[in-house]
Amino acid sequence: MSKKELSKAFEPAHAEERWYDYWLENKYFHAKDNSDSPAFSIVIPPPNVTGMLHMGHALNNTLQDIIIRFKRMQGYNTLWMPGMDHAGIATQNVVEQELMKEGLSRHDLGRAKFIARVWEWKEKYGGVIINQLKRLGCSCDWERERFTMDEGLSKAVREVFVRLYNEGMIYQGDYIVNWCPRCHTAISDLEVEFKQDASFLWNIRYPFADGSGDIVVATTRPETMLGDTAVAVNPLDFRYRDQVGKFVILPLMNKKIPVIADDYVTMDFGSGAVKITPGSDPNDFAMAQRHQLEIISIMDGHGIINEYGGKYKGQDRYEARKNVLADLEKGGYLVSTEHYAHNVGQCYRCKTDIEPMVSKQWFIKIKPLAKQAIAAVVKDKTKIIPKTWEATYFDWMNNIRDWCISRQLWWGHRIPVWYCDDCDKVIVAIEDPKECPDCGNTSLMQDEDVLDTWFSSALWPFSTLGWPDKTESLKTFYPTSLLITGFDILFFWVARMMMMGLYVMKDVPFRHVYLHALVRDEKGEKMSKSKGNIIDPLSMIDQYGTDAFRFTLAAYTAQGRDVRLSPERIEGYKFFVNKIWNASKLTLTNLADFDESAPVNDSDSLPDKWIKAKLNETIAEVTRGLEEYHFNDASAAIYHFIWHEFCDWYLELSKPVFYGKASQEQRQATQKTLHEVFTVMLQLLHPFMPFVTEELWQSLNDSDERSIMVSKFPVVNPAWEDKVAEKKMEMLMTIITSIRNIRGEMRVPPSIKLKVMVSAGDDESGKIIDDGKDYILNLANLESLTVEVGLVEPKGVATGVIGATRIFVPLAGVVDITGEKARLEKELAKVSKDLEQSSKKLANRDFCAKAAPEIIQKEEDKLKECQEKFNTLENALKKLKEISR
RNA sequence: GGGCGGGUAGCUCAGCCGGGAGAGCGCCACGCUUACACCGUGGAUGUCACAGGUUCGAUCCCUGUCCCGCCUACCA
Repeated sequence: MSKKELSKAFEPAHAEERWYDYWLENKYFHAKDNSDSPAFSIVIPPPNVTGMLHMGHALNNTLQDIIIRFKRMQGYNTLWMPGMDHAGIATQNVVEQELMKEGLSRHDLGRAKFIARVWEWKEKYGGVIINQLKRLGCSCDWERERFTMDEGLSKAVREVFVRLYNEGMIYQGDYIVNWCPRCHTAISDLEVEFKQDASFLWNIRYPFADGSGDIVVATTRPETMLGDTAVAVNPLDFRYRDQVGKFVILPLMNKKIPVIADDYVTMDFGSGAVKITPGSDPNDFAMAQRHQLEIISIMDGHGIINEYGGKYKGQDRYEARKNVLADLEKGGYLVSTEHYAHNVGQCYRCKTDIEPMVSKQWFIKIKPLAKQAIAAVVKDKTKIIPKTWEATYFDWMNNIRDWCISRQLWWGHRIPVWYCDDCDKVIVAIEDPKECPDCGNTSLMQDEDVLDTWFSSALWPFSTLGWPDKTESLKTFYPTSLLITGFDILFFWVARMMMMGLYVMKDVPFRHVYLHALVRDEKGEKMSKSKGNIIDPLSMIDQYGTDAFRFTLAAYTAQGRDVRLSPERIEGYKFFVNKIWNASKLTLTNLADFDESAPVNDSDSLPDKWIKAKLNETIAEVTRGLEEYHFNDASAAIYHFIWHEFCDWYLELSKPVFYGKASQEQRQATQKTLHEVFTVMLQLLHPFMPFVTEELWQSLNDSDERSIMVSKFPVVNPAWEDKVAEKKMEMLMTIITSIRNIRGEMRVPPSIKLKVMVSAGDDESGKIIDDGKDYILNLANLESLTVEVGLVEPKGVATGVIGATRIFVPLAGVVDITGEKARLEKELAKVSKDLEQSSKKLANRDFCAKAAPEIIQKEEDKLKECQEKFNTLENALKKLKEISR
């Protein structure tokens, strides 16, 4: 059996395409509806159909793929359910902009034609991101790909709407909502972003109707005064006690409005009196309901003053502000203008200032749903990781307000409500009704509005599995095992899935929720187009390869921390891929004549036993890291093993076996170890670096080994545990390092091979060192090594101390002794510091009386060791001085 | 206003249950030794934000202060 020879360097682009196609052809991503294996499922956070892969997606999907590949290798029947979101406002905007170039608006086309146009757009340009996810290596079950607007999911949406409606959980009414004058639709509270704005606070005088003076109110939005229907003061405010119940004249509108008392009003803000505009402010609206005030909307959907705004009719809201202020000033009503910073709500999508407006909308009564969703997390039916997010989740759920689900858009799930033209009957139905069930009239009008995109997203964990049909998929994969998403959509999406899952399926949508942080640039700033600090994932993949890119993301994903990314960091992990590649070249060369099927005894060589023990620890660490979503720990463990144990030591230690005079038997035994360790190493790495590991796996193995991705994930092998080998190896390694240190510090050129003497503390360690003589000779570049127990220090040597072991390097003819003197003095200084600390501690009576016995013992051992080391070094230094004199 | 997270080596960060401060990158020195210069070997580097407290002992626990992020909120 011959292994393939590897090219000089790994070629990511080539391997990525080749192996991804191979996996697809073999349907390795496909999950079975029926299987004897336990199920493990994740639904993808559906990207917008208009979306392009950005760093957030890259991180999110890399983490999902790591877990999915890990679980798949562990033998689970693994489903990663992919799909996309129809993104109501975003998609409608895109298509409207396209129309605009043709000089058309959606109204020119009409609703049906416009929607057809959106679908056309979707077929042509939508879903670019799906192919980008494939370049990331995502092992989604693409055969199951879903779209929130497809037939099945639309059916689910209707079903849930009707159910909620019939159970009294959905209602319609005139309420004040967040209105975007540009998108021309209501949006939910969550979709409003508050931005601080340096503006003004204007103080305006409202005269009493009876001519008895006036009352001053403050406002940041003077134009809304046109719709004022009251002035409010706090009931406890003695200054205004007599004024409550009186009327003031609303300036410019010349209208009588009452002074009312409500404890919402803060007494010590401004004058303690506030103007009330129920049509333009949510708080004022609430107050109007408490006091049965008149509610006047002075603006239309575009933010233009309407007929209720008197002579300002037709003016846009900002223009009206200017004019109102000018007129107030002219009329002597403007008392003062102060600089004032306050928060202005903006539309998350287009950044237009939100206009709170009263309109007829659909709402979900959310409290009962939230109650269940809270309970599920309290009872640990769903675990939120990291746990700190639970508090945020609870806080939001406890203070939740009814969800406005209607949107005045065309692209989306149209609300399944019809109105009879004749009898005004309201029909709410899953199937489009043909006639009015009351009067039989066939002229029915469907509600014009569509549902919030998040409504359909909230059903994603079960709608994608076929609900409302009772499918096998649903039975097998719901509740899903895990959701991985960014914390920024905890409320938007996670919370709503929790509520809907519990309401519809009577069970949580997922067992675990892992929330990851944001990807920022290396300075910690949020990436944005305007800042120009965007790092494009695809260009990173092109430059450094998918494997390096993915590994970087995993390595920087520590819980509760943002990921700070820069191309240099990705490059660093490209070097790691290169290191793996080169180590593999050597490995494959050394295995060229290895026959896996031939019976070979396990190697009893120290390095072989040691590397297997270390590998065992690495298996445990990687597994634990992934199981607990400590991606940084898992990736660090495999990185450290490969580079600093396998490459730095094991490959070097085993070179003599392959190049030297080892017996055929030893050679084969070492090959067996090398093959095993290398295989397991690739498997551990595979979830992080799918492509290079597959390439190497295929080069290593016989053709009947189908793919690393369906191989069994390594488990700790008790037979590999070997504390003794670890101890012994550690001893040899410190001796080698110590000699190298002397070489390095003394500037001994590599061409000079040293003769070294070692004094062992006792027979046992003497034997270990003597057994490991060849390793030391090779790795420390020595000509000879003599080992004796209790050797007396010779003259003219450099000295190294490791516990009871002394290392003597004769300096004659190699270097002068001044260097060694300096080196010893440095060492001595270090030891004395430790020595002082330690003896001080032990001299402390309280310490000896109160500290744990094992701690005291440890401290005593340390003191003794330091003492000995100190003596040895001091002695060595004295001898050197004698010579140099 | 409320809440959360963070301030540890030049940079980015790890340090679980208190008991001698770590990694990666960067830096310095030497080296093209037959896998790898995308490398090897060695080295340097810290008032663990500040001030108190608890303790025999604090980077870790408690209190306060100062910075920096983020989330959330109806003070006009």
